[in-house]
Amino acid sequence: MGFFRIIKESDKSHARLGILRTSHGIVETPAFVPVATQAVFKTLTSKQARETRSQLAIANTFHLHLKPGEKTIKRAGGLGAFMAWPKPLMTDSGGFQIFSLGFGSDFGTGKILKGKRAEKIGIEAQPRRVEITEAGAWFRSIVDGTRLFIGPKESMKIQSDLGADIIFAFDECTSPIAGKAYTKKSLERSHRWAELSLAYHSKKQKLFGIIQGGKYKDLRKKSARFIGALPFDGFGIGGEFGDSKKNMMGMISWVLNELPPEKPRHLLGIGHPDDIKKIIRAGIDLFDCIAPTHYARRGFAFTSRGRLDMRKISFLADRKPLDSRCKCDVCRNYSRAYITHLMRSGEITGMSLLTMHNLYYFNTFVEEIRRGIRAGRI
RNA sequence: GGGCAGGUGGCGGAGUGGACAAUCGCACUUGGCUGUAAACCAAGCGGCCUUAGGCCUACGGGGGUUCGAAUCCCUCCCUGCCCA
Repeated sequence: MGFFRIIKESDKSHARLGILRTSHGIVETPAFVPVATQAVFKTLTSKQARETRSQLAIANTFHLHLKPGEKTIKRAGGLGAFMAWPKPLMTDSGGFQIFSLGFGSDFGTGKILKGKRAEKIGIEAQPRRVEITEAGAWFRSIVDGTRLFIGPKESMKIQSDLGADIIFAFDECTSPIAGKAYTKKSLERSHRWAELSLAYHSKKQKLFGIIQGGKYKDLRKKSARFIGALPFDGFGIGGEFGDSKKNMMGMISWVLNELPPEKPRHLLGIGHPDDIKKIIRAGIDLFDCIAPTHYARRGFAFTSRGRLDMRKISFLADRKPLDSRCKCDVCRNYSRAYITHLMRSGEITGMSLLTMHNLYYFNTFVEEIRRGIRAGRI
């Protein structure tokens, strides 16, 4: 039995139905991957997280290296034992933090711009608080300010100690305001890091290489060909997606057309409800996104009728469940009024209930899409 | 009845003659968030005018001093503590 098996390819789209096998169980793809950066589904117990129909989760190398340190987790029996999560796990490599703590923080941007920006990152630019070198990146610890270095070698060692089933190559996620010269230089460096990640890889875990290249078609295709030709177990599609969601699907297609079809493809950090069906139809097998957990703590519920801001005072009079079509424990037992009361009172249980519902909503939304692919509708 | 302290925007609480429509915090309203430095961040928050800006009403009530008062004086009302 191989690591990844494609069960069905849609004839209506590029969507695929697959099964990912790990020593901690299988994952039915396409699958949503909840984010558990600090080895926790924020505000939930692992038992509650399992009840959200989550199949796996992705934790973060950078943050767990800082706190509590990979040795602590290794001594605890690995990430899964440490966090009492018996299902499959992934770890991100720490490469995203080059961006999020670097140019992302400097210019206040995410991976997708809301509109045009005047600033442009030139070929020699360096972020204020991260120093990027050929060997890796020097960070300033967000915990105590000390300098620390993570490169492909360090990332592979840390991820080996953390012990997730699937790990990612060390890369630099580029900014949506990076110029082409910068993006090309960074891409070539990330390619060298990809080769080094393979070289330092212990082989006990599945390793995914990451495609970069930003918004530039030639760079994206070049990256997909280069990374796609290396002996990775799967691929992550990373980086920025320009200044409009309209262009994102095109960028994803450039890459997917170049990748070996038999290996799993993970779209890194993308997956608002509006995106999910489109990216699956494009041929994405796995994707992670902070939206359900992060927005839950801000008071938002994702529902079949859109995103609701549960902090709005009008919901105090609303005795309906968050989503009348949802079968989750939260929707079966609690009213919008109660959840709004909890959020407006600063009670953490409000966040927990919204996190549980949102994860259940995302997971069942994707389950429904899998059924659609199986039935030939998608 | 006497003594002391105090009454400022929805709340708490600064300010004690001009830089005050009034520091700051909370609450509230709106906006942002896509491999999580994120239970966070930003803006607004007396009324009116479309903005720069301007006008009006305001620091318990009333009266006064002053070019000018939330700030000084008089008086009344109210609150808290202490003494009878």
